[in-house]
Amino acid sequence: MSKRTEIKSILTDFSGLLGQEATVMGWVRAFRSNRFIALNDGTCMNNLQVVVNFEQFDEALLKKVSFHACIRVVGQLVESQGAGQAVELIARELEILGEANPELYPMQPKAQSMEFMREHAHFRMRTNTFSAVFRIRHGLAYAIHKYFNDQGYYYMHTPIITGSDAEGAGEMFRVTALDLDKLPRTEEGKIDFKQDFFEKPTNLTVSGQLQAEIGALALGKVYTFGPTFRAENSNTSRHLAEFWMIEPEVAFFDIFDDMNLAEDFCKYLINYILDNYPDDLAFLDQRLQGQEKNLPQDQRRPMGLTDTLRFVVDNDFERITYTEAVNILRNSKPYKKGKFEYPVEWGKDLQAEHERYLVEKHFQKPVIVRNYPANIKAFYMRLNEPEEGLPGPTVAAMDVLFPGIGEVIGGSQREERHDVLVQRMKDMNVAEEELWWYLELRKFGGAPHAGFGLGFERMVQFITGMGNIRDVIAFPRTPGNAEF
RNA sequence: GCCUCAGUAGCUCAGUUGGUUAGAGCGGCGGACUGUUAAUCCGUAGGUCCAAGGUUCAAGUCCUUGCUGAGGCGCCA
Repeated sequence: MSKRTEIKSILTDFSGLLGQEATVMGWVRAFRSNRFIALNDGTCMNNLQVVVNFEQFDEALLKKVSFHACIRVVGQLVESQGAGQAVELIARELEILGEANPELYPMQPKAQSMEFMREHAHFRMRTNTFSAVFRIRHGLAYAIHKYFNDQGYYYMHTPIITGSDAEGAGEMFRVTALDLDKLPRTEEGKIDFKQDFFEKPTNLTVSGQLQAEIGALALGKVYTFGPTFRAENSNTSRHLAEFWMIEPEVAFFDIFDDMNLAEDFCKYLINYILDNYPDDLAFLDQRLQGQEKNLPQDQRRPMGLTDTLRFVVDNDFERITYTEAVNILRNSKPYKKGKFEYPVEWGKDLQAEHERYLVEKHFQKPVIVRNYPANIKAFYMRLNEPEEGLPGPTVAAMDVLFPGIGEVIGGSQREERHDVLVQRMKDMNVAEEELWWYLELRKFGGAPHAGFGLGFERMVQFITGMGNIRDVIAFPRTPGNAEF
């Protein structure tokens, strides 16, 4: 199996390889004219054309060169006579590494629905669309680490299993080693978690933020990048029960530093993909255009995928306060015509339709909304100084809203004042005794600090233009689905 | 959790006001083809119309329930 040449290296620079012999291995994308094999080995978007003189090969062997069969070819690299490619491989030796009986293999060389692909997640990565998505997903993960490392941040691993259920970000998955058929009971008849593995109830984490704050107040600048779990019964194209989240947390940052970081980070990530994955992006761009041809004009994207990404990195994100957002919405046409389903009222959270209006209609670019009413936000967000003319107190929270997918980042300056935090926890019924350590961070060497959470899959969704979040993670976990 | 829509060949879909033997394209299979780019051309097989009840002389088509999927909403990242 040695001496394999990767197709990417042949296609990117073949000048020194012409006339030489090469061994390639990959999966058949097409076998045309009993003569031309389009071979893809996953290293890049494009295929290598393998030319077969069929008289030289056994007919039974060539029969097995079917869609997505895996083959090994040895031959000579030459300039192509055809128009579609510059270089091609003239086969001298051909070996079937893995057959794919076309009578039984579910994938077909044609457009198949996203739903069908999802049910065949073990094969869908072999398609153009999904291989492009997952190459970009990798690139994005790498860019995240590169960005933070280059800026002096430390990567921190926060626990997956958490003993606190006070993180306040949603329903949690219980983790237990107890025998569910024979649950031990206390005298009062409740489940006796003293007999469980950790001797207390535990769950899968919904956020690493609270622990990341520990890191920020010691190492200064930290970030987490790991899986998170929400047991919400969410059935939408932008929610998963298991997803990956990036959470930077920085000491001495206020809400404005936090927004600057969020904007710079988003732009860096998008630029990285524009610079390093042009072929994959171009394919996804074309794919989207093909899809939108059948849509009525008003449902199409205003720009192609690549143009959208360039537009986002070339323009400043709009920054407004929650109060300004409410005013804009109340003066908007859809509001005056009664088109909004939900009320726009200071103190009520902005709904998806409101965010969409701000991002897609009013500003037509990413928007950062800050200073939300305190009563609709989490306990750890820093209480702002009272403002003249506002109906209630606000917190230093910010959301970054992107076109199409809505909230991609949610963050805040954290409440560093011990007494204020204790009062907020009391008001919002957060158990102080469980978060004793979180409170002690404010008692001993506390500091102003801020951070945010970025939904990894939502960013992949935005950059690849995929409509459903289940198609940017290899094995999506959603209500009623944990196959693969 | 709520609302809406859908489920017909391997895949993507059509199927009229309920009416004889359920169709197409692609894919498969058989054949032709030495410069193809989702190759092309000829031929061919392939159906528990999601499931269970019901209405009717007659149900793919109408009704009820269930299952599965999608879109939207809520929750959020």
